Amino acid sequence: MITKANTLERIESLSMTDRVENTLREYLTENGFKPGDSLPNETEIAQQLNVSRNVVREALSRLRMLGMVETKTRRGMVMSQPDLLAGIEKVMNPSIMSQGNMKDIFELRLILEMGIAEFLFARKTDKDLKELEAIVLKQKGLKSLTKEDEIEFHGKLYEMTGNDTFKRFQTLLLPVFDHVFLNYFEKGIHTEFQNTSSHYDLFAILKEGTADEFRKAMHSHLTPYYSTSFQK
Amino acid sequence: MITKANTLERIESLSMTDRVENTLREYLTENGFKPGDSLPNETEIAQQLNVSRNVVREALSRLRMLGMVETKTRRGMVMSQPDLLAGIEKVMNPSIMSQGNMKDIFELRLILEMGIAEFLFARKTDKDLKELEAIVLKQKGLKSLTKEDEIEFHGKLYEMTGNDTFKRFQTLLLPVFDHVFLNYFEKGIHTEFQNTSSHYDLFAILKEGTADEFRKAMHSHLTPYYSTSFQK
DNA sequence: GATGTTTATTTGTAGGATAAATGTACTAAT
DNA sequence: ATTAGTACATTTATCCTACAAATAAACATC
Repeated sequence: MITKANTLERIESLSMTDRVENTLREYLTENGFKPGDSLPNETEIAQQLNVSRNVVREALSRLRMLGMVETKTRRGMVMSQPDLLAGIEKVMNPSIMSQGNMKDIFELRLILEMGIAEFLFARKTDKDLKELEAIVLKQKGLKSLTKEDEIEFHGKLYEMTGNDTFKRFQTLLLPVFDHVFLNYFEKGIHTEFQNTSSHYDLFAILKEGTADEFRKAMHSHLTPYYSTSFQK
Repeated sequence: MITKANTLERIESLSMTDRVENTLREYLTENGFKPGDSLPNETEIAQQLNVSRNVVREALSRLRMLGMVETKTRRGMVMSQPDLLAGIEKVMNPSIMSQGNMKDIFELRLILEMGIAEFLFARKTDKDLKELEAIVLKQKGLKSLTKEDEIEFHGKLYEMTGNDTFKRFQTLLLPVFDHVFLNYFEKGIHTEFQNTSSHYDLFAILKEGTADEFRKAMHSHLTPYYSTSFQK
């Protein structure tokens, strides 16, 4: 289909550093570099790519940040296992996030905690349940829950999935929830849904109920925070 | 409790670049920089931090990669909206991922697609359903589904959540699934669960059923790929 | 008023110099 | 022969200077 107004294509004007970064990542993956394998030294890379060592170092600096390479003086650089969440960790900051991203993150939590029900039931152990019980019993005696209490309970759930990336992901998302949580406190909204027995109920279901029940309970436990979440 | 073997505390030996990077990120967030605000120029930063301009540039290079700052010649640098997924995008490469990370990612997909049921039912529109119907009807006539077909169907679901970060996340995860999907094909395992009507069933439920039904159907649609997922 | 031209400023790139770290080879002592 | 000590070579880390490229802003020109 021919449109009347042809849009001009953006001209890619990547900096040298960008190009070297891409080249290096391709080079590493396409040549089957594995963690532990050592890379050519900086001057050699610079010469082969016909750029200054500065440019190479700026690109390498990025790869270091992502955990793709590690450098030791004299030993040179070695490939290493990239850290999946290192990059996202640095920008997961509510004070500079857009409203849109914030909303996306909130929805993500809702989706995740709804989605882990099956995992929890498939993987729960007596030890896990005991530890979780200790948490909810302690909280049952309290008048109201702090955000630390929330973190302790939900954190334990993430932990019980046995998925480390998951567990870490939660700690990344926390600052975002704190940020909004504080708003709720300021507005006094929390009082209407702060329910100290809610965590206990979730625990009880996890111990003797079904995944479906758990999901339902989790849904009503979380949705007050996200009252507008389901609207588009 | 005193342990017999005292562990030595890690000594922080961050490079100058690491420290400048952290300092800059703190500076930007704590001083309430918002997208569009302009930063001091490189030489000024270097002078104030008492480091060379090279170090500052290596740190800035990282922030540029994350989308936190943009630079224009002569105009200097301006804060910009960080890209949440830019960092993860570069390391989401199955050929250099650890088995553990791979497993985590697989489980993540399962959790996500189980968790989006509520969103889909809350946000589905007639337009969405029509488009999804076109996809599944097309696929119903096929003998078997390619990975492109899978992507088309599941991608549309992600799209229907109305969560852009989500949708992009899916495109990031795809290479990982491709990687393993190919293994299945090689082993001939796919034949036992390749079901061309499965997508249609999911669509039908989405159109007239309930979120619970949908989740159950999705569960049985996906678990064959992840037969070992629920074991710890 | 729209369009060239100059200028000043800031980033982009290059290249060299020195410091720091450390594996390796060599030497000396026991 | 093993160990301890020393010198050397290599590579990254940092710093410095210089120049190129781009461009916003001011000015000049038509």
